Amino acid sequence: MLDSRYFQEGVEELKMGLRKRSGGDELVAQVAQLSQSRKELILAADALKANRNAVSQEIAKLKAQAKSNPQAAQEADQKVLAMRAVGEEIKAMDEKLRLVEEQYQALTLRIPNLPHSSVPVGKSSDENFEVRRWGKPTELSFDPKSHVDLGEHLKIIDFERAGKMSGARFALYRGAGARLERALIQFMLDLHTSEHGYQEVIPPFMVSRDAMTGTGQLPKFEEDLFKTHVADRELFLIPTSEVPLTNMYREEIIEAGALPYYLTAYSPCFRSEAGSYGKDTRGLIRLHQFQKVELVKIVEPDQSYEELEKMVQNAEKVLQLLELPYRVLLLCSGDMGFSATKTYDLEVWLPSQNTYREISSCSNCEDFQARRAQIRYRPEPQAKPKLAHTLNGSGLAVGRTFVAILENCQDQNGNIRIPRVLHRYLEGAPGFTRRGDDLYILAQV
RNA sequence: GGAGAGAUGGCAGAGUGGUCGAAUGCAUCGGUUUUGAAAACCGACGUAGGGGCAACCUUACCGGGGGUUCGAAUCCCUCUCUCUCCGCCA
Repeated sequence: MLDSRYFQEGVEELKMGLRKRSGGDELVAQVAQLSQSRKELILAADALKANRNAVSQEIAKLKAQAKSNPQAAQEADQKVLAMRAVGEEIKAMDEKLRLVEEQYQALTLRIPNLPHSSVPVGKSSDENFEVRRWGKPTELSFDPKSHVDLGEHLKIIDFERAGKMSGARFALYRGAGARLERALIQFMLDLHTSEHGYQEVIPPFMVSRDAMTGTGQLPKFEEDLFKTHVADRELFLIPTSEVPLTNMYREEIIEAGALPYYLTAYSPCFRSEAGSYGKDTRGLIRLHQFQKVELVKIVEPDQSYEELEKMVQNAEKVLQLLELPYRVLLLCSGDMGFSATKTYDLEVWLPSQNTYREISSCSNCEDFQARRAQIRYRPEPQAKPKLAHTLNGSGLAVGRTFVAILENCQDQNGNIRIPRVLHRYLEGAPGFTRRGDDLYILAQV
């Protein structure tokens, strides 16, 4: 949610900003008008209420005198009658106001964040800006296999059985595959907690509508989420642990000097992938459930862009240690997510696709989520609370990292060399190979 | 799953229909006093919306929502959460 001043004096500025994304002049005009009628209604209703409050006091006094003064009793009765009419008027006015506020809320919650001035203006991913590359695209002397072929060959991923119980877009990791996924999770969490200063969290994986609204997934993107009812209670499966991590501090005032907060969590992530039919239908790239290690920062406003750069570096470090080639993109205005003012994507090299694919997305949301979720801090001990800035980033998407390792570290026999940093999480095993018909083991490559 | 109790300002804790936005204590901040500190004393001390250049005025808020009433922290309905006891359970 944006500062309400945009809907009063900042209408032109707001339109300019939103045009960099996908437009929204009409929406802005509507909101500006609602903002105006809202003010007018408040003014009128408040005047009526002030009058009622004053007269009610008089009635109280008159009633106190009524025993000894019959005239006072009569006067009180008259005033009660008059106020009954005023009460009706107030009720009608409040109802009008309620409708206006409802619409106003509904619309403002659907307005995305404004791009930062450093963000290139563009319509689609074609206009993203490549900031840097690390490593060289892996060159293999043979025709690289896809992770799907490798995974099935090694019997470490089983799409068929996953489909049997859950349908398309689900995966089942087994044996060394499950072990590698777990090793990656642990490696990432260890790195971010011991080297980068993040606090590890295990959050709920289901959250309320309010929490989803706080980080901006709702109300606009409900169709992208899985919703459940537990004991008649509405809950959403998290599409990323950004949601619970950021909402940890909703409706809180963080004491002076406590920021910044760095949080990290591993979680499964659930996405309906509505509208993505036909894209990445095979493999681990696009699933209804995937694993991710998330990074979230809650910081003071003047720090947030600096903190974004650091967060990107924290995510990059994972790829560097895994020796996976990648590039960093600065997303253009049209390709950014709803809540972000600025986003960097990390893309890892995938030999079978001969291209870079997204493996992390790091965004500054400035005070957009903080305003929705009311996350505030005190700049100084006695000072008035201010909205904090929130950032989030993947550190990294675990399934896609798994894919990148299989594809970049394969040999011509379909064996996988395990990056050095993971050895300690895999009992020292340097690689995967297949032995026998139904087995997979950790072994020498 | 069953039975019961509760939710009031940063905290503790009064208040059961009318000058209650809310006593009192603690904490916090300013001041007086003191060589300094403590103590004592005096004063200040919520949030949000609207109006106004401003002083200031006004509205709303006693877990959330709804209702009764001229008037609700107080009465009624409902939801959520917390606690205690019993049962079940990883």
